Amino acid sequence: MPESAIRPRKEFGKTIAADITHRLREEIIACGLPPGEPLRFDVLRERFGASFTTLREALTALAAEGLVDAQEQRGFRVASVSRQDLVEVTDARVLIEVELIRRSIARGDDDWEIAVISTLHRLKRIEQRDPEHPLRDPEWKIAHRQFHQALVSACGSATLLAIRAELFDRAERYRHLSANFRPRPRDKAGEHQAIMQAAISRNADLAVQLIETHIRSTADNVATYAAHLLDTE
Amino acid sequence: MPESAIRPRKEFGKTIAADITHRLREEIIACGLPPGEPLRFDVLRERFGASFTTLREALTALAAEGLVDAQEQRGFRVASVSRQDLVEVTDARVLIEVELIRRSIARGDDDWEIAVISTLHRLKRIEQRDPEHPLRDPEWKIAHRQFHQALVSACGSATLLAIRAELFDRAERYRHLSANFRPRPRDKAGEHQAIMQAAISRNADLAVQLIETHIRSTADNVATYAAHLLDTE
DNA sequence: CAAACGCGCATTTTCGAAAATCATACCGTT
DNA sequence: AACGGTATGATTTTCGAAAATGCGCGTTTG
Repeated sequence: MPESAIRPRKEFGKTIAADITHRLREEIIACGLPPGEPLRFDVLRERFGASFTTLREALTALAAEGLVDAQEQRGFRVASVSRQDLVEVTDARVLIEVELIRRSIARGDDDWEIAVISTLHRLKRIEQRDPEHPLRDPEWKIAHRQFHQALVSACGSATLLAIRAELFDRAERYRHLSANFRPRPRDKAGEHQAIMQAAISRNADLAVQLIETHIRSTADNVATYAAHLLDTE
Repeated sequence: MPESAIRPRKEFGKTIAADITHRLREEIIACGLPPGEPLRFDVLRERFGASFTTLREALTALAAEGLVDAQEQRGFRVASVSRQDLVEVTDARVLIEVELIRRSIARGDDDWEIAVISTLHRLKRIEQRDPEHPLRDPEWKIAHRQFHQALVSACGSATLLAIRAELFDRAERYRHLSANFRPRPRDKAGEHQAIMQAAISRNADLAVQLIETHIRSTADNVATYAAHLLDTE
């Protein structure tokens, strides 16, 4: 197997451009590239080992997702953050996620229930293993994302799922923004458990109410602990 | 003025890539490039007069908007159409547009009212001038888009407006798809007038109901008259 | 005869150099 | 000293050639 020996440069997707898009997205969400940071081609070229054009393609895709700002003839920069944007993302998430939860509860079959239960189980196991600073654990982030994805996966609309995924990414960036200043993570395990139970027992109204609270309280937390980062823009 | 003499290649935006993106988008929406059509670089290169890389950037952006399908290592093609996709786009539009109309009615000021009234006025004048086949008239298309844009423009969320714009484009492509087979356009002028009046008089429930009917009946029309194009995919 | 392999062509994808554009500092004039 | 214009350097944007990849066809093999 020569691939593993030669150390392939592409780890996600088949094309280098798709791989770079993925890696850049992760870095921006994790605030490794902070909001407002200029994305100069020289720097990116060195860091990601790709050419101008390939990087340009990746940045264009991320600009369409709202994670990068494209200023024509003056390059790209990481999308800036603001209280207004946080409110918009939060409201849009509530609007869409509430609808998708209702549809999934109405349409979900056995496989859906299994997916919800098993992704929550994995999330809880990871939380037990290392209960502090979950956002710094890549495995927790993936498991957390997959649980919320599973909840809405039976909605039947790929279109709305794609929109939801974009908004989830933008919200996760705000969570990372405040993670370094938040004294202790609040008890999300209980919230996730309650959401799962409401969904599985097909109690749509309760599930919707719990999800909305979950999203809004997380956003409130960000607004509180990242206040100094949101007002100076 | 040398620019007008030399005939500038960029007509929209400052960069060639943004210009090509805009022109490609228009052609795809108008079905000048039919659904499923492979987008080979040789052909596009000749038609748009740009290089591989610039075209690639434009196609990547349109793929993020859902108007182009990117198949890694196997090129791009115009996004295919289907009954399922039409239903998804329609449902998503209703969900979002209804919310934005409510917010605009709640928040709209004098400028908003003026924008709604004046864009409708222009739309009606264009319809009087040439009452048949409105979709073939570029001016009607622009005026129609601007009226619907004005209705929701006071919602206060750039995030949701961007999502709405993407869905509007995807829906407009379906309208073009059926335009050639629809015997006669139904009376949209009356619907637009009623929506305007409900919005201006701040009757949110009525406006929401009219908008939903407007969107769904248009989609039903497409599903009927473009049925042969939707089932053979 | 069917299936699998390898070769060659068509097409996409990537690259770095060259052109275009923007930002800044410098200079001369008022 | 303030202002306008211009040269210069830094950066982005565009280009076409070169490399990589997929696809179809013909050949071989079981």
